[in-house]
Amino acid sequence: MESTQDIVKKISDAGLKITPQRVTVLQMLCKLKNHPTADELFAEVSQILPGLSPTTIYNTLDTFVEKGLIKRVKTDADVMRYDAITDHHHHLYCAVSDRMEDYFDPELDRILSDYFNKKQISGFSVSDIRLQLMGDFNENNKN
Amino acid sequence: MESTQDIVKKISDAGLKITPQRVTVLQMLCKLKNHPTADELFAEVSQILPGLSPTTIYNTLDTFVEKGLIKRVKTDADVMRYDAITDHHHHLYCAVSDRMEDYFDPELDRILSDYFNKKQISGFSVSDIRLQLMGDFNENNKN
DNA sequence: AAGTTAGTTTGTAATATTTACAATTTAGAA
DNA sequence: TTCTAAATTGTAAATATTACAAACTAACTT
Ligand SMILES: [Mn+2]
Ligand SMILES: [Mn+2]
Ligand SMILES: [Zn+2]
Ligand SMILES: [Zn+2]
Repeated sequence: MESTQDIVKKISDAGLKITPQRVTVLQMLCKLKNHPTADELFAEVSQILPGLSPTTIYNTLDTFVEKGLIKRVKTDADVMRYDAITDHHHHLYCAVSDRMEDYFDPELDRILSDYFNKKQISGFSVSDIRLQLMGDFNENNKN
Repeated sequence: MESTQDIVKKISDAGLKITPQRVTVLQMLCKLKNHPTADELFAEVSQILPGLSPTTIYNTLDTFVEKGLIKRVKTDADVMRYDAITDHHHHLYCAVSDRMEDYFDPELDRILSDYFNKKQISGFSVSDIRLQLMGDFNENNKN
């Protein structure tokens, strides 16, 4: 889906130098849909680039977040996770399995932005509305 | 607002022993509206109970979460925060100041639960809808 | 009221995650 | 090809949290 060309262009457009580490990290983050942690990314990218330093993972992710190429996401658990999808979206999250999936819903977004256009919150101006839908992935109902 | 009697009853009803540490932690968490971290709680509660161990803060908070007396909340920053309000509510959050405030809105909740009653998400059953309203507290507009 | 004990707290050490920093390497401009 | 700012690496430090065993205590029993 996301070609190496696109990846390279994204990094380049952000004014960053193209390095194997950066390309591979971003590529891996695009491929993994599970909102991985720095540690998970380190494990995956290490297989492609042996000798990779954990520091590079943290540096790279921070830089990408700073440049808006990726986003941080958090769950109820303790570790930071990362998301290659920067377009506005929400998350389905199961606290038991700590599994998190993307949820896109333009109709819902319309309803919410209409609502908050009418209803002003005193002392606070809303710039982004993020939903976390808590629940269960029906991993049983697999007949 | 929240009397010591109430605090004690809450802890007791959860099947836990009443200790000065637990009473003071829960009392402090009720008083502080800023969704404090374990560290902030340790600092505050230490003033009342000198000799308090950080471990006790972590133990106590974990126990309270387990028993449903308090909730964990997360921001985009790295540290876990805690919330004495267990009733359903949402959060206003400013990423710049890392400030987080409670937001109650039954009308919105109605709209959302109506929406998700109609619109089923395949493979996922929603049990709780949490909004994080990103934005700015208008800390300038103080004339 | 004293005795008993399971539950709680404490202190220390370990783990996990993340950051700081200086030396080395490298991408990409000149 | 040369040069340099930027990036990566390795190590050590900081931060946040957890594990664990000894000491203590709330509250039940007598
Ligand atoms: Mn941390
Ligand atoms: Mn941690
Ligand atoms: Zn996502
Ligand atoms: Zn809250």
